[in-house]
Amino acid sequence: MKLDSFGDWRRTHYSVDVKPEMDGLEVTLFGWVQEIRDLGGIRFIILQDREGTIQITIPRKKVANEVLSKSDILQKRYSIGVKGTVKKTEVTPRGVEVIPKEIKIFGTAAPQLPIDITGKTPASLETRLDARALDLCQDKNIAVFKIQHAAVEAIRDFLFEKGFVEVHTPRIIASATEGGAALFPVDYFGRKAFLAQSPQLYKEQLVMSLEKVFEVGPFFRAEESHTRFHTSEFVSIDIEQAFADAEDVMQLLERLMQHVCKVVNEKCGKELALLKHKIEVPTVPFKRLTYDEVLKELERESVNVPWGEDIPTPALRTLGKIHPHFYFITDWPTHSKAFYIKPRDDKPEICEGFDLMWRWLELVSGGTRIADKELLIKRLKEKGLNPEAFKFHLQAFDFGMPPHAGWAIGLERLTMMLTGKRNIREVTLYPRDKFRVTP
RNA sequence: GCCCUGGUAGUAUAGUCCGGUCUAGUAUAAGCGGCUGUCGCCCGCUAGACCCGGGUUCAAAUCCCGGCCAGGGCGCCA
Repeated sequence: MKLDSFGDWRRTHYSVDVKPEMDGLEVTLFGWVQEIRDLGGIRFIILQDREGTIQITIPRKKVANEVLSKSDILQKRYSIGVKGTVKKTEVTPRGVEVIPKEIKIFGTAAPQLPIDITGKTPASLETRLDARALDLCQDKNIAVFKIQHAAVEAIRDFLFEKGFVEVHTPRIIASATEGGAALFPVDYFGRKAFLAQSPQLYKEQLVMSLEKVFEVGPFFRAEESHTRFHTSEFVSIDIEQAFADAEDVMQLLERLMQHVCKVVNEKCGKELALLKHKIEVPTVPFKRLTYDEVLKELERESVNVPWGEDIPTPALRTLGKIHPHFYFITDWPTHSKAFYIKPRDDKPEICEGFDLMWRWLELVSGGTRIADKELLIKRLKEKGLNPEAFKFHLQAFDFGMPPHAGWAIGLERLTMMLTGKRNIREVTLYPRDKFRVTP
């Protein structure tokens, strides 16, 4: 089919901005055919764009021949432009429709689409992810990513306002800097390099110069993890702050979470309604539970976790039932946390690391960092890591490392919380896991 | 990596336990035709499927074995 040229047509309104008060006005709309209801003498085209839908009404005997013949060949998902007149009416839910004067077809679509975009016939997550570009056109999915966008915008605004500088650290790193978690190897001009699993070491170094930094970016973990809250590529929102400790960044974090919930509620009422999800704006301060208190609470529920162990997922689920909102877990055993988390001065077996939980899900992890080079080397060794492999990081500690603290939010997990989605793949545009690298 | 459950038209499902009128049902999507106020439009017609490989049996969508894949759970995971 010969497609129409875009030419000098420019959008005057999004679908949702066409209002009954505009009766008689000419508008130019762009979007996609979502549905066609042809009653014979009259035809209804539902035009969808990013913001919503509007009905294009074509009374067979009252429109120009060119409009009629154009509308004859329209199919679902065709990308079109419509120039037409707004008509106030009682017979559509929105109270308006547009009578076209001219229709342009910019892009066609296959007659048999892999998923039903109106949502009448549901598709499995696998089918949807296989046709993700189309799946993302569904209004509910657009809503998910608008909410995610609103959250990121709110986080950036909040951190800018608090004087944080947005930075960009390397994604390609030379060595397995943090031990533990598996890294993806990269062939770097014949040398072995890795995809970064965290900006941790770089953001710590940056507090020496920029003092308060944050970064929003993707990180990579080659874990076997096959759960509904792990992917191998995820977006982390990291901060690091000089002259601060865990309590300072926890206070920053709880206010940030409150702010995000408030902003998303205000800006995304329509999207939340579409997803049938409600966000409760939390009050600060959030509940703070020590690791020991958590163990005691679990014991009362007949869940036994030996002291020193990380808390396994089933135990966290139990805990989430007792605390169905935000809460911190603090005072973790030092050896259960990363080498750079500062042990308490008075009680070195306990550290100044914390997790921010939402129900059973770990949303954020953070803590006071070690600023003392000798102590850091000691902790590296205790973790079975070779200080020699960290020499480029350790040298920073010869250049005046201030006391500092920070945290990292898992953006997709935050989005799960904000949208009520139960699988992290739903809130990731193009999820990557052990079994999926396409599309 | 382990456990449980599953894999049937484009999509979503029924059928599988207890093998045989299953010539595989239904909904929706698609194609064709009809319809002037639909909004999950409606009506008629058409076409469309048993994950792959092996085995048992007179006979396999159905039972057995292996593989691949998916969902959930576990483990792993600063």
